[in-house]
Amino acid sequence: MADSTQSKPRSTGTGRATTLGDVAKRAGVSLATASKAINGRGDVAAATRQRVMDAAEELSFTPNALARSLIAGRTGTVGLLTSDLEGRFVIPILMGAEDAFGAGQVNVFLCDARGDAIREQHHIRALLNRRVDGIIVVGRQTDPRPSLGHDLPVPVVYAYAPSDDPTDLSLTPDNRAGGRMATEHLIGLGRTRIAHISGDPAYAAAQDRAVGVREATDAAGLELVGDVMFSDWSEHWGRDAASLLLTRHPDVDGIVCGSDQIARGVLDALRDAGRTVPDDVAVIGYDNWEVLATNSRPELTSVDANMQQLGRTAARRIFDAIDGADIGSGTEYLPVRLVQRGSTVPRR
Amino acid sequence: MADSTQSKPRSTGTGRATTLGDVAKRAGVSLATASKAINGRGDVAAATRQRVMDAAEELSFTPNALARSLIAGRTGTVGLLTSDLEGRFVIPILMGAEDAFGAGQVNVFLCDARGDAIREQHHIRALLNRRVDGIIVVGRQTDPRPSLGHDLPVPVVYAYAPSDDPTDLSLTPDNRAGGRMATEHLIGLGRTRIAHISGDPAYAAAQDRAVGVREATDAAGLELVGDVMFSDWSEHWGRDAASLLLTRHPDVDGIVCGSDQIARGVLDALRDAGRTVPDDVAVIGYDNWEVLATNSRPELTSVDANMQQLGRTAARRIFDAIDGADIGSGTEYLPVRLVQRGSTVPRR
DNA sequence: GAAAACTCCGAAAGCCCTTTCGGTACGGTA
DNA sequence: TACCGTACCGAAAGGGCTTTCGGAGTTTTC
Repeated sequence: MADSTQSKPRSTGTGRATTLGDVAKRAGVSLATASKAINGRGDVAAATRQRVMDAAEELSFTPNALARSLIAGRTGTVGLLTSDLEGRFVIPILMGAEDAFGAGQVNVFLCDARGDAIREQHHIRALLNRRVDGIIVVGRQTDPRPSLGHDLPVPVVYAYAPSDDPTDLSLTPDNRAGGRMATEHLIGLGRTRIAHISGDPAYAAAQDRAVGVREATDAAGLELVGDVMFSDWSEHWGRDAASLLLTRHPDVDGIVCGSDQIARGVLDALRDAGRTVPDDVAVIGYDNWEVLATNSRPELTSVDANMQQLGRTAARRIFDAIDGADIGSGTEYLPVRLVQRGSTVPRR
Repeated sequence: MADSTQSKPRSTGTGRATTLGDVAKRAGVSLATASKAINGRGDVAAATRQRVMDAAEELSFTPNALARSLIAGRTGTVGLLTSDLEGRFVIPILMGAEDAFGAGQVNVFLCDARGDAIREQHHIRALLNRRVDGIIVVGRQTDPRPSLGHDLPVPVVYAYAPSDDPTDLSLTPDNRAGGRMATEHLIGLGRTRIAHISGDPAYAAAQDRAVGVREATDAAGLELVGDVMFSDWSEHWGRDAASLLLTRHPDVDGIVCGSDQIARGVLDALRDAGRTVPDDVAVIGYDNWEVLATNSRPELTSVDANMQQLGRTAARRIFDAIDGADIGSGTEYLPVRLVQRGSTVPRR
């Protein structure tokens, strides 16, 4: 309330922000002392420090992070470069990155390249201009994507979609373990006639999950019912595949699906065919996409890729790298977890 | 490749970034000239400019946006503060904001407050410290949310969820027009026995859409079939409501749903009851949530809230406000659009 | 009582850039 | 030849902050 010499228009509160200088003057100390007091550094008498803090409070001083970063050489920001239009993967990763250090410590520039290489280049430039401390690249599938190269001045981590350059660091969910885990879950429930319906076989995710499924059946001495059924990731395919499966192998009692969408289709087809889930046939999805998994009847057990954890790890790696640690290279497979719901229960 | 006097560890390419000074030296001009050359300002001979540009290129110089912003007093960044965990609304809004000015002109800090007021405060502080030019607040429903207040030094726009303070500027989709549009669409297809199944009646969105639906039926001289059915936004409710509806009013030939999730449930129930869509009963959803709308059988006609447009408008408003324009106040209702798919076709 | 050891504070340099304003060199005009 | 206008360039200030280093004042030590 003590601003008498206002000059700029204050339509949207755009009266020059209070600077550290204002605070120092009001507290009757020098700029240097004010800085030290506020940052708890250097030798400042307790009384003086308090005086500065009070002054800052009264003027509602907010330190200019730009000036600070300019000196420090780091900004406490990371760029999140994505093409995941749905935001299904990128939002949890963002939350993880925000959480990696306390709230408000790290801020994230989210850029959506929309699958366009030109736009991606634009965004990278902009991020570097803004001196982000690192970049996390998020793909929309777990297939390798082109590397950004090594001539960037900041550490880069590839999340979800690994880089096609093995000397980059990539963090990706362990699809193989996910397939295995899902299948073991069904086996643990006493199912023995297990089939696997998945999506587009051109996707690494589809192949990796299928490998996991086979590993589990092999380990249990079981034979997979029919071949793995690949086509695409849609509910439509889930329905068609399930119908086909029931015709050929009516004795199936467990279905591992490559995605929640497929699982939704499978549930539909099973109900149309008069089969009950989970008693007659147990069904398990993949991705744990809440809106799909919790709205089906019954609700869908699914494998969750722990994206938030992945984001946290990615952010940690970036700041470790800045602090001089070697960022590492190659693809790291992060653990997934199973979320049990109504579509799988022990055999009675 | 011409960096011989490196000192810092270069593990992650963290060799001191080249500054404008480096470029100037290499081009044999002063700092001032280099700056003017690169920014195309002031009087610089064409040859000199070229020399500077070449030097910048060779050193792969990236201007430090921090220093630039420090001088300019604006950063070209906006904060997007959300609690939309799904990212369903916030991602399109982000894309719109990015697009408002060319690619890479404006960057967006996305912060997820997760519905937590404390975290929200943290994020606001952090955004202000980073000197964002403005803040866009995105709610996850169209009910009014608490205002951030007017003591912020930057313009604020509320998107999707309006502010509860009428002196703030809020941009929200026109739910009433959406309800009307959906209903008019069905009427235009020759349907006359139209019902409306919606979600939680405590939501402004549910009430507003219902008003629109009634407006349309009234205007056409039709009576809505039964009362508007409110409960919650789930598929489960969609199924239950549709069953009930078919029992009470078997002659229904068009259903306007309050959300795509509800519509999915309705489609399910209709199929279970042996009714065909769209011939027998036409169904229309709301939100145009792709994964739901395009995977149903038949695919779902739905009302799209034009989030991207909303984001673009919000960003424009913020920068207009910075340029001295009055940001305005009150709630603006933005137009929605209808996306037609297989669940609605003209009566044969 | 003088020297030594602290404690606390401030002047000034510097982070990287933009912008103002004055200066130099050149060609043209009287 | 003296003068002026033009084209181009550079020195320096400044934006908000942190950090170093020395200085002033106070207390302890011998």
